[in-house]
Amino acid sequence: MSDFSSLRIEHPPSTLREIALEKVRNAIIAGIFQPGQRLVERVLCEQMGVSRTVIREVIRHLESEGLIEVIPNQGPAVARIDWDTARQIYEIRSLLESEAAAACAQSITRSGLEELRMALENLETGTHAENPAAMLDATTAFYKTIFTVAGKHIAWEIVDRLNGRISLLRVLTLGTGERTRTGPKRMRDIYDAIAAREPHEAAAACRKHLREASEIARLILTKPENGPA
Amino acid sequence: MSDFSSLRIEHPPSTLREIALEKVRNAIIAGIFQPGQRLVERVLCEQMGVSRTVIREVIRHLESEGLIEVIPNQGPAVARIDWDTARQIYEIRSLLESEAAAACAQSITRSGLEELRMALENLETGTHAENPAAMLDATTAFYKTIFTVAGKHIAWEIVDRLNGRISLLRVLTLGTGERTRTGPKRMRDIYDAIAAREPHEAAAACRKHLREASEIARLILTKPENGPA
DNA sequence: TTTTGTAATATGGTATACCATAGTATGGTA
DNA sequence: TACCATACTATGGTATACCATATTACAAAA
Repeated sequence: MSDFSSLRIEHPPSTLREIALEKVRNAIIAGIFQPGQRLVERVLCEQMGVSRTVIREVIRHLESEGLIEVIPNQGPAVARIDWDTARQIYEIRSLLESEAAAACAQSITRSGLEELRMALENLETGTHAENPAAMLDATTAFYKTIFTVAGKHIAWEIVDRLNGRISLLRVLTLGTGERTRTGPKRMRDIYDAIAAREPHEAAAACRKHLREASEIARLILTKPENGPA
Repeated sequence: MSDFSSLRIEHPPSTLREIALEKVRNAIIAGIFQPGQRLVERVLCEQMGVSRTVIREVIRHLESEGLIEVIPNQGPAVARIDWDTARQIYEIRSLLESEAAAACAQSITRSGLEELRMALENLETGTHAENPAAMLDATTAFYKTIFTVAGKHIAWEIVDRLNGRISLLRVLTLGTGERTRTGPKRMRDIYDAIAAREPHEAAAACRKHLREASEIARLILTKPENGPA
């Protein structure tokens, strides 16, 4: 059998619904729509130039993702996040990411390692350029590569979704000076452990990274009663 | 401040959408709609007596949950599950459930233990009565209690959702004689370890339970090329 | 001035209508 | 008989219209 994989036609978001889904999700993750903010359907329709049918389906999807919460008798709003929730999310990520990093360290190939290195470089470039969007993309690509190499796409779906909810914190971190500076450093540690094919080291580096991130979130969420944001 | 919590009005599924969501989800989990089966919107509308608007929003929600997959240029269908996916799901559940059981064993109270014992009894009653629905409910209640006591509601949401996808296997297990008989036995092991406040034992019992369940799934999914169901 | 009742408005819930297209059937021609 | 073109049909994508209700604004009465 010949290899037709190169003929595969990508499936870019083609329907209005898929386009709108991406836009609204990105707007929430980027903090353009802030946690707690009401998302009035007709307003979104006008902003995006689509019908309520489309917007409502998008809302249902994001509700199921946990980025939107629907308040009974009131309607949809951007989800809020409190410390208890954030703590649990970091804990779950720590379990899944450390496991994936360990598996990745055992099975990574030369080309996978190259992919990982590129993501890391993009991250470091973005960090120097103070480009938050590029940093986010590079971080996502880095972890996605780890999970893909480890053959754990289900776990990646979960982590990716959890990351969306964690991003609801970002708008708060901008207000404070608490930005994490150590992130890229820790990710290089993870990379080095994987490159050295040291599963135990890789897992430990993941856990350390997330423990630090979690600590920063705790400071933000418990101090000035940012609580339910 | 007085305690008005007893005045709280429960929020039963009130909108047609919420009712339809429950019904369709249950129908998929119960195997009434089989994996791979097309879910034609207008047919569902007629069956449930609601409009397409409602059905489409339900489909979006269940799509995001992974119970429905939408085939481009064709439409929605009940999701199929293959061994690779099932394997990953069992692996993730093993991580999360063992962690929760350990935490539960450390912090459980007398009333929590009582709740757990009742779920276990319901499970054993349902097993003797050959009542699959009751067994499923009791199993869900058992694990939900464990996660709740451990203070891990986010992890519970994830496990609950993964269980929905695993239930896509059930329709296959009915065909074979491979039903698990050891399930209730293993859950009693978990209960005993928690009651004895032995975190390590509880986690080990969880892992053993899931390793067995995973093995049964492997036999079903890899043998007669039930593959993508 | 405060309170209460009523009218107006904002907003989500639901149904329906219309459109585009992929798949299918049908018929005609080589 | 085989193949191709055309018409038809099934089905998802999108927009719009209407309804019910919660909230708000306002006015009148105590």
